[in-house]
Amino acid sequence: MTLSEENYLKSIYILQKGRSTGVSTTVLAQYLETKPASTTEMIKKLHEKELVIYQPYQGVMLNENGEKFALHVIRKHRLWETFLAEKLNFSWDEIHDVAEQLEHIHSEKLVRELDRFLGYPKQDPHGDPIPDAQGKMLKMEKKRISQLKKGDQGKCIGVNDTSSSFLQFLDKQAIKLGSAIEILNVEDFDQTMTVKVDGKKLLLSKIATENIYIRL
Amino acid sequence: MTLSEENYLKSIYILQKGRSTGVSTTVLAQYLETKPASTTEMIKKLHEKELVIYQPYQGVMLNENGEKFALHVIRKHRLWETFLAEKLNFSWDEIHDVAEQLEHIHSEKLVRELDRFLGYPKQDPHGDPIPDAQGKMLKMEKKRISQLKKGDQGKCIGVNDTSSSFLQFLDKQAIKLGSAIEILNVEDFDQTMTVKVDGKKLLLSKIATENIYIRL
DNA sequence: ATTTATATTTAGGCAAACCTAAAAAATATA
DNA sequence: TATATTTTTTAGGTTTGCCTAAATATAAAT
Repeated sequence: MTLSEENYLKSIYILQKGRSTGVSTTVLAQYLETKPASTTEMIKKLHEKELVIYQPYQGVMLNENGEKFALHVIRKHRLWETFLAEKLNFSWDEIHDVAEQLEHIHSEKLVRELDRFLGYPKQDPHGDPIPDAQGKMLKMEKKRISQLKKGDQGKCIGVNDTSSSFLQFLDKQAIKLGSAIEILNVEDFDQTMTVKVDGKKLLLSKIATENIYIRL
Repeated sequence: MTLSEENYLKSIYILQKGRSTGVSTTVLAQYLETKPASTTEMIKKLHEKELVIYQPYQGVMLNENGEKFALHVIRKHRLWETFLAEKLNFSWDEIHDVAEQLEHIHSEKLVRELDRFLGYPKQDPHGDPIPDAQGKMLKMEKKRISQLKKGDQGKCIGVNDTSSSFLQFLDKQAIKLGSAIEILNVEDFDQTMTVKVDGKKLLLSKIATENIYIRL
């Protein structure tokens, strides 16, 4: 399994999550920052290796086998993220690029021992669940801040957008995993919310509140 | 800097160590398990990038710039080796393959933080010195067991051969970093040595004694 | 000093993963 | 339904790093 193949499988998994329909060539190409023509090529290769379900013009889906590989890559990615955040003082926005490289290291022992070393964590620093060696993971009861109403309270358990600009914004606002959240007010006009985060009052735009996950 | 370029620079550094002459194409090719033709190609590329000194048929040497990069890769390799051995329970022979992959991860922050996390180690689990961020490292007073004579005593501080068969052999004999070594006898005929290792009497062949480093 | 052997380089190809441009299929619109 | 637009695929190229086979340079042996 090459680095590129792993990236395609992982991306298909992420883009497909929740949807019943296949992932389109163009969407996949955009996500991977390549061109549709390159994507078609790789999809055909993955199809020949029996890792995806594919019919020309119909998009692509992982089959059972492909999902197994995708989940393994995601497991490694999230374990490394945890390592970087907990042991190496990486901030939310610095984690991603490095984990993107580390997820492609091949060694079963490494993954097993890293998991043990970290104390078998169930979720990564973004609040996403970490698949176990069998690919099983918790699904979490989570809501976006934007779904809450005045007076609701909860804990920050993750983010949706993982772009570095958003993660830097969160760092700047001192919003982090575990932060206590309380909704003080929702502006009718533009859904801007006034929120208490670890005791500090903040104003969050709609786009921000849609990208932060909370457990009540 | 590509993964291949990094591997060539590192290998030239290691093969050149101690020698004043350049490293020959064939030797480099063997070390990297490629063909001489491929090696010539890469040497030319590194020469164009001004990382090595090269004239056709005269072998290759690192210039100052190339050495800087080589030492950086070696620094990363040895820090990761230390991490694998100390934190993840890797045995001597399991370390190498994984460190070989990890050394190519690109992130200055990662290296810096890993170094701190490990407590700024000065040598790796094989007893080799770890270059600092400036490429400086301790050089150690070390001798091969084969250079010692009856009655000499010392501590095991490293190995020369890092092939997995040799490292497995050492694990089996319970010879490890820090083991107390005492020479009990040297056989005139074939230089086979009787050695006390941490109190246990062992027989070591010439080829074994040549590949274990000792500090008196 | 030739010849022979070995080491190195050159020439021409191959696979992976990308690209652009053009063709074909699917979808949307008039 | 016919046409226009968008999406997807195909065709043909590029780069990196590898290969084999052949040519050339260097070193060793007679």
